[in-house]
Amino acid sequence: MSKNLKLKAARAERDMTQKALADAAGVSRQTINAIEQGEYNPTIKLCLTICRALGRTLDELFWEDEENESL
Amino acid sequence: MSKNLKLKAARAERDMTQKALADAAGVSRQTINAIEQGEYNPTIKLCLTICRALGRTLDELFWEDEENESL
DNA sequence: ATATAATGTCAAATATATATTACATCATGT
DNA sequence: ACATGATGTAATATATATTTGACATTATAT
Repeated sequence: MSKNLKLKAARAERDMTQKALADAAGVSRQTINAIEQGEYNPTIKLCLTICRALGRTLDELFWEDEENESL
Repeated sequence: MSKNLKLKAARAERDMTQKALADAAGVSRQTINAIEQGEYNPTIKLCLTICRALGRTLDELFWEDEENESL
């Protein structure tokens, strides 16, 4: 999986730390970090929660243009 | 979780059976059925694969307007 | 130089997404 | 009435998302 730099950027733009976003989304800091690092593949509900916490849409934060999918 | 009728409708619009979509997405028919029935919470990668198979975006098929999130 | 916050990462445990097999129901066609 | 395809659902098994706790690193500030 590839890194999610759009998420990292959106978080930076809101001046939120990984921990702050994790708290807002109700998950652990490691989960946010792992998503940004592309180490795993969040569920759609978590993506939706993250989008709302950052005021972004799914397409803005999680759409990928082909690249690497393997499930 | 609530049913995903947008997915069901998009599939119907393409005249694809659950099995056909499952094959296109590389998952089991039961997985597609469970997503449509709202029985679980797919990963973002699977959502992206489904979107591409149906020619839709994440926001079109998976955005939810508040309602029920519990993760 | 030292303290502190933020981040990256690892290992072990738990929760849950997904697969597989199987069966019941509903619709459509013959 | 029977066959067949599509769908809904259940049980068990496996893969993997997520948690927890801990430690190392990097940046920033004092």
